[in-house]
Amino acid sequence: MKITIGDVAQKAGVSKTTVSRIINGNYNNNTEETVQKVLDTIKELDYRPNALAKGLKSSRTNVIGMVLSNLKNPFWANVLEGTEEACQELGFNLMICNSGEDPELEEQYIKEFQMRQVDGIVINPTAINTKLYNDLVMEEYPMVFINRKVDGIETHNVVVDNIKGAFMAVDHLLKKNRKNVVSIAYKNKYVSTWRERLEGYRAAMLAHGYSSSEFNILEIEREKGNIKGIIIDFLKSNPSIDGIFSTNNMITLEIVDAIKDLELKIPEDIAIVGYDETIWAKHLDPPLTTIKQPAKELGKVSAKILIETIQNNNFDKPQKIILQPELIIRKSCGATSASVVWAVKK
Amino acid sequence: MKITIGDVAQKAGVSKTTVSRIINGNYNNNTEETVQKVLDTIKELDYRPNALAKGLKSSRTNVIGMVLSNLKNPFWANVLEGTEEACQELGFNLMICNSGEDPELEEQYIKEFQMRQVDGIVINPTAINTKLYNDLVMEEYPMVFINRKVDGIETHNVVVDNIKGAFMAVDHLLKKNRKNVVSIAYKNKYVSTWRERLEGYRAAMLAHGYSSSEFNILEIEREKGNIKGIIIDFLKSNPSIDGIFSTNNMITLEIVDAIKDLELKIPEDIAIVGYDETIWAKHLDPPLTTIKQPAKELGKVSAKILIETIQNNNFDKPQKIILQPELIIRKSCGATSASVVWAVKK
DNA sequence: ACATTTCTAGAAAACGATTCCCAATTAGAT
DNA sequence: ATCTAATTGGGAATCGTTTTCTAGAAATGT
Repeated sequence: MKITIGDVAQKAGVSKTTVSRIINGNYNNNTEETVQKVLDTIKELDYRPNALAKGLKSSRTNVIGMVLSNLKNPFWANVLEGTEEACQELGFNLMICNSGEDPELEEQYIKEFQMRQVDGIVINPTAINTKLYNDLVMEEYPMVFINRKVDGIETHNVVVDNIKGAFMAVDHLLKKNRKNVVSIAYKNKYVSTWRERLEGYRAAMLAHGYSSSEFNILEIEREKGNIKGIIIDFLKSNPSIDGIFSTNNMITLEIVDAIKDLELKIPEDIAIVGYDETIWAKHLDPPLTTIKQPAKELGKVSAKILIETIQNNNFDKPQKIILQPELIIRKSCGATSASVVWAVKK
Repeated sequence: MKITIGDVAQKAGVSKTTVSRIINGNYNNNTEETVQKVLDTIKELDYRPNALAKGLKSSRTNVIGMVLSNLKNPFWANVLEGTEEACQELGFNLMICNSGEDPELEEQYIKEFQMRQVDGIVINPTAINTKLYNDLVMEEYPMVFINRKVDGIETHNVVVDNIKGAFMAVDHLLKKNRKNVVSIAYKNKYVSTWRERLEGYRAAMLAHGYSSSEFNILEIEREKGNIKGIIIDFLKSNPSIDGIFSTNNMITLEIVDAIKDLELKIPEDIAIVGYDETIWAKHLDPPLTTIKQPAKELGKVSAKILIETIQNNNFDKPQKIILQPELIIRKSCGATSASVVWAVKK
């Protein structure tokens, strides 16, 4: 049989009120003696409060929800890890779901979260459901958009500077004397990350004296299965390409394979910079130069901001946090290895 | 202001009872007309039931909890994806947490889940908290152990056949004429997966006529930072090694690097089979032969069994499900590529 | 026409906490 | 010794559902 607060009260010979107060740390209202008695009884009966009842009455659950779009991508696994860690530290629990970029599913999930009285939501938004987002802002539902911006929605937003990340990548390629740099990306006009990475590409090209007519961008539709094939075809018809900025870690692997299939050499024939520092980047052949995003921190910061909003109810100032990417230089752009540098110096 | 079932009842001119019945699909008890009226009112007011209240009263939440130990490992991200998918299909929501192999954290999380009246739990058990596990079995708390077995705990268990997986890996190496095969693993005596993979190694060795004195196993302690260094040292002092069975995908990457640092060639000098088919396995140089575990299915099946238990309350027969691993042959064991095979045939 | 059965739908009591408000006891002041 | 103020703890309402029990209406049988 489940033990309730009533059982504790009875056994300790006090009222439910008293027990409740003591559980919630309201010691100043009771004698030392009462507190001790109640605490002992709780331990004795191994009483555990029913979070549902508590939530129902207090309308706070200490649970946050997270809507992700692609669990499979290690980037998101890292983000999730950060969010989980923050929750743990701050005494919250985490519900997650996977929208798979489907706006309908996203909406359904968000509504489910709300029905469960989740205290707030971290969303990697599909960016399509603007009406839904606006409704949430209107009703002051604590919410953080993670990794993506959505125009016109005034809510907390934690992102990585994608323009800068892309700029660094392309700038690095151009400094390594590459003359024909292409940017390869998934096609998705709704999502700010893609837009910004292309913008960074353009900015870097312009900064190096290229004109916009010289921009070269390959956009791949996710649905089209054979990504490697598309890349091979592209490279065949653009034989002058000597540098690739890949905006997505899954695509990067296909690019590397495509280049090998064409029996070209990295970096001698084509240099590559990939987006996202993955577990495997430094183990590829050659090790991959990447733009590292602080994925775990992204998740952690988002959760912290959300929870702070929940606890302080401050909706006056939506926070816009921009984390900084980092260029990890490896051989895929022609970097010499550490030992060689040393030898040369010597 | 929040809309409750009472508001709907009032507006529709019926009682809360009626509304509740209709929400829960009890149409046969009401006239067509009443049903329609209530349904319309629900839509009109955009009424959304409070899951907390519902859960409190009915003591079913339609939420399951999942305790993972390492979100960062892509294997688990895939498992999680499967679990999430099953939840979605079956109308459940998912709470997750990350024990990080810490038994105390595991216990704390499981208790939190229970306080939240989660309907059941999927656990990747640290395997240390036997008392806790037993308590859960005793109180018939729906539970599934995933990926690991724990001796003496009578509960649902979904695993992959690790003995077989390891056997296939080592058998493959030996058939490729490797004479000195070592198994490299993390040291963890509590966890069935490690034990079984070593058992599979031994079985394969025995099957190929080796005696137990010829077994060669390198166990690495997770805490010791420099894994690559340990492997290099090991390979230096065991120069006859010509085949490696790596029981963990993170270690595999270090092994590959170690071998390259030693300027040895894969597979000519040392052949490798790795555990877990990761995104990057086929993109390594050379592409890696692996044992593929049906990770997503593992997660999915676990959730399904759990939810079925919840819905049917059948604790009589704990299910033991063993999924099958698969050998994915690539060049790291000396497999010729498909095209070469074709050329030779020709 | 009246008795009996079947439908339909409502009143009210849970579920297990929190919390407002009030009563009783004690302490302090005069 | 009496009155007021402060402390301590309890009664009961409440959160938003579900569900049992029951009553009235309608339908059926005689």
